[in-house]
Amino acid sequence: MTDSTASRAMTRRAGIADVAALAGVSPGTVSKALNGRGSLREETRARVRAAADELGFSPSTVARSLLSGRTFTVGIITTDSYGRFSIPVMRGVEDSLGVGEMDAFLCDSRDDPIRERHHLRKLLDRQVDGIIVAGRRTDARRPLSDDLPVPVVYAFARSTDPQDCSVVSDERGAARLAIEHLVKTGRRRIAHITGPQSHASARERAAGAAEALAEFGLELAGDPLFGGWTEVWGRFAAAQLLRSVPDIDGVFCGNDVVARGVADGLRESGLNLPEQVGLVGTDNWAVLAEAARPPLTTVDLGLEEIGRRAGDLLLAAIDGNPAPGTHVVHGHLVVRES
Amino acid sequence: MTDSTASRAMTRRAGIADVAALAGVSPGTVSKALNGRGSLREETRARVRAAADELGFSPSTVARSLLSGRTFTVGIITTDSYGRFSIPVMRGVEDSLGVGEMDAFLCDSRDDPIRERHHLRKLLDRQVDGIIVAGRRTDARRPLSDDLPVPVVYAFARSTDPQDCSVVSDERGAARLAIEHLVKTGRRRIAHITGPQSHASARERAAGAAEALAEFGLELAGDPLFGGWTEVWGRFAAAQLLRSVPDIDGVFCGNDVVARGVADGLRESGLNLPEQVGLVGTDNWAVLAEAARPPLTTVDLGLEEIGRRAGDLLLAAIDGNPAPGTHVVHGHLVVRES
DNA sequence: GTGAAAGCGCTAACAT
DNA sequence: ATGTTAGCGCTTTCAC
Repeated sequence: MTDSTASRAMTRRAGIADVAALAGVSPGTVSKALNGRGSLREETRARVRAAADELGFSPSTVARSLLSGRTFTVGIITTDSYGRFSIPVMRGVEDSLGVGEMDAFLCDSRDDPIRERHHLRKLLDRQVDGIIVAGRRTDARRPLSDDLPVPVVYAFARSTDPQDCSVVSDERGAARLAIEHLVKTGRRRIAHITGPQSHASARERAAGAAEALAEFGLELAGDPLFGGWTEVWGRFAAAQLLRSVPDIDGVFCGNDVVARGVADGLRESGLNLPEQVGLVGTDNWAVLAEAARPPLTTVDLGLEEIGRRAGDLLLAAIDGNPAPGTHVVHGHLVVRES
Repeated sequence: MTDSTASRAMTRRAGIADVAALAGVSPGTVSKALNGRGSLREETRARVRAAADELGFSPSTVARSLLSGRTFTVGIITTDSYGRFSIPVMRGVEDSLGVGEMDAFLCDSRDDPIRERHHLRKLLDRQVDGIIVAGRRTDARRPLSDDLPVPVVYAFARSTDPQDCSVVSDERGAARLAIEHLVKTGRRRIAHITGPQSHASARERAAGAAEALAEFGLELAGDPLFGGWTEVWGRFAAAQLLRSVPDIDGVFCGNDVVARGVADGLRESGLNLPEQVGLVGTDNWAVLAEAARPPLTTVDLGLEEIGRRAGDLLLAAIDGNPAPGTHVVHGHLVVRES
């Protein structure tokens, strides 16, 4: 009650000087008391703390930054507009940074180099302590700039410069997980349907699938079918596949969208899943995978983990312990019913 | 060439003092020259600009903030982890803020009040100029706090306090657009399948649909079917609907996920879409709507526009022109083939 | 037209 | 144990 009238007029943020005045000490003493530095009588500390509490004081991050040269802030540049992939990555980054009491500036470059330079400039003007670049495709991208005053970590889309610090998913390992699952559930005639050959992820997963099959003494049933990352392509490809390789009993798909199309395509051609054909997707896009018929078994690439690792590596680099090079995060299989 | 060796050693950001030294003027003059203030000889301005360019100087935002009390920074608090809804909203916000040269801090409260308070505190310590709260549901939420030193705008999820500035979608209008489309394409027996009754959006859209139908002298075919926001529910509800109201020729769905399930359910019961039954969804979630069979006609709620409006309103409020109250953004119909 | 000086809010070094 | 001072990088008076 007593302060409801007072707080209604809350105009100015309390500064350290206000606390000093209220506690009857000097600003320097307040600083020491609140930061646990110097040597002060416990009674003084308590008095200062009380005064600070009463005024709702907390120190200005801006002033601190000016003094320390650090802002406890990092920039996240996403190349796409926070899509399917950058979002979990960002959540992971935030997770990691939150622990270090850092905040993140969000910048969306929309795949436009001009915009990217603009954001980079703004971030440097703001003296961010570091930068994370989150891509939406696994294809390597050219580095931000070769001479930056702060550390940079590339997440999901690696930098073309192997010296840069990048965190990527284990594409071939993901394919291996899928193939292993199919083989272990008794499939022998396994086909691969995926996205555009121009995408590194499509090429890598196809190569990984072939490798893994070879280790089981098997080979892919027919050539990998490259197309688009769409359900329409998946349905179309499923029909085509049944024409060219009618005796398949397993399909590994380059992503869940395609897998879902394939599931519908196969089912509507009269095949029972998973009895007659086993199906594994990639991405673990939950809404999609759960609604598929049957619910889709798929490889989770560990995007959040990529984000967390990227955040951790950035924090380490900021603290003077850079870990250059490419760091690989392994995914895991999410078994549903397909 | 000459500077490639120099830049390799780029250690310290150039400060205004460096520029001043190089241009042979005082710091004050540099400031004036670069900001177009004061009265200086054009020759001096040019010399300063040249020096600044050469050193790659740009002023420290931190120092400026300390002086001006403004940070040209806003906080975005999303209650969910940047999901389907907050993402387009955020993109809109960024669009709007970018114009004003503001940057955004991203905070994810994960629907946890504790975490929210924590983020709020951090944002205030950083002296953000304003805050946007982006929700993932249209249900009204309690305000952040009643006595904040900076303006707040609620996006998508309005504040329970009508005095607060909120930007929301026109839920009833969205339903009206859907119904109008169905009626205009000749449907007369129109049913409604939607999400949980506990969600304001489900209730509002159902009410809007009834209203709009009434204006055409029609009424809903059967009661609205409330369930979950899932495809499984959509499929189930479609079958149920055909049992209770076999002669329907149109269905409006509370969102695209449900609509997609309904499309599959109806098609698999032997109905042709859109010939026998017209279908309209809500949300315009492109991946989903485009892959539906047939591609789904749906209402776009204008989420990006909500974000932009929220950004604009926040900027205005920061400039001293607050516009309290609830601002409504109207959606539009995206006609595909259903 | 330009320079010198003060100050934004804080902390670290040095006095007392 | 506490107070005083200087200074982080910039802008803004106010002298000159």
